[in-house]
Amino acid sequence: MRRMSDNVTSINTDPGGGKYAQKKVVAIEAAASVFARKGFHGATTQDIASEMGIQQGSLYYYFKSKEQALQEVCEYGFENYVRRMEKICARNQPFEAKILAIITSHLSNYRQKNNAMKVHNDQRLYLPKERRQLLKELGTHYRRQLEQTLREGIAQGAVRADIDTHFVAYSIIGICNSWGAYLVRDEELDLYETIEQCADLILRGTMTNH
Amino acid sequence: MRRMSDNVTSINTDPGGGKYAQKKVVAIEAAASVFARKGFHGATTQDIASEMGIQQGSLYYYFKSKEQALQEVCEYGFENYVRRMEKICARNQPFEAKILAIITSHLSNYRQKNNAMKVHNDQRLYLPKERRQLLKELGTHYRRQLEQTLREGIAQGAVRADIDTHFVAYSIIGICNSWGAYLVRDEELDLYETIEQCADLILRGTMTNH
DNA sequence: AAAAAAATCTATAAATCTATAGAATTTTTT
DNA sequence: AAAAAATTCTATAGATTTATAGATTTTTTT
Repeated sequence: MRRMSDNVTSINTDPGGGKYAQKKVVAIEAAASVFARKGFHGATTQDIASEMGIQQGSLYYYFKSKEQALQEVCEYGFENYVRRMEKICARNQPFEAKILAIITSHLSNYRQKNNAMKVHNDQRLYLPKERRQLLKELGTHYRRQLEQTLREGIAQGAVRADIDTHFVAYSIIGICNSWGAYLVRDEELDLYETIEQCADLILRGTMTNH
Repeated sequence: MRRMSDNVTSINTDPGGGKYAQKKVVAIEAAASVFARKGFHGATTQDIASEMGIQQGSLYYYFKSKEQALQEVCEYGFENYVRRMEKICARNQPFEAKILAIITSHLSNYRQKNNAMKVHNDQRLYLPKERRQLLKELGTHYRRQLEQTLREGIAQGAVRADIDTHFVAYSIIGICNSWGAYLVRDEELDLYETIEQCADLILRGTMTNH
């Protein structure tokens, strides 16, 4: 009768390994798949339950509400991505290598957790603000690290000193997200070629040098 | 009893000027505003009707269905944009000027028809394929023209001969769309500064020249 | 093997939403 | 001013959807 998801007072917190935690991940991924395909409002709890092979009512054993399912999908998709950024930025590497690593991380994350990432990008604004706090913090943190990397690049002399780091950071995120969406939509698209092309454009632009 | 929207056999085709056509535009813009805010599935016909100041049932005088409303919003948002591209590409100008014009057109269109453009980008995939045909053609046409512009740039010696025009075209569209979304979300954001920054990144990249 | 806990199922209340029909009102035409 | 056409309104059928309650089955613990 009591559910594992009412974990507030529970002694068995069931981290990672437990059966509940395992199937919860299945639930999140099912929700991610359906939300990615149909959008938050277009998806029904029936769709998600079917994807998991359970009955509609049973889904509420894993999520308190459809909205909470969206929140958890978004956080699931985004956390890993931000954690990888941390690691890359901590490394002591020249600018060019870092940017390449950042783009690689960003785009390969789409291939791995494609649905949840896509849902985070396309659907998170349907969450009420309260539910978006963590996501917002993570996003800001991510962008700040990218800006810092650009500033380091300028200090190293690798990056033009006249760029607006804030703007360029947003642009890099924008390019990666738009290619990420293509990577999700088109399985054929080669990940590594996409990475190279993105990096090349961001680093060198389109014009010939004089 | 018969409606102007059943125009198939009607003699009065009511182009542009007529009262029906005028209020139809109001209806499309109301739908665009609501779809942009709540998403296609999250929006109700009641929301759209309220936005226009009419009753929910009356909305069906202007749209056969909610889905058709989405289709018309998308086409409304996209057509102007493609038409401007035509003109820019027809001009005889150096590459750099054309790219600047393309970016300007793309981004300023967001500021003018912001909601409909946003809906086209975010919601059009919720339309069944049949309803997306025109949009797809327009989109392909747009991208082809951008690719052609890039090829001309290479021929002129302004653009690096080793870029992948197809890829770069997609990237430019991606950057513009992601900045377009910001322009819609944040009224404060300066249009012309955004244009310059976009163009600078696309043309010159981030790295110092050697 | 009995008891307890966890997981799933069934059934349904309550709310919401699209689309239609036909009446009522306003505008235009004759 | 009467008739016709256009526009809007009201009311509602019918379908769908979320979330809950309590029963049932499966798994784990004692």
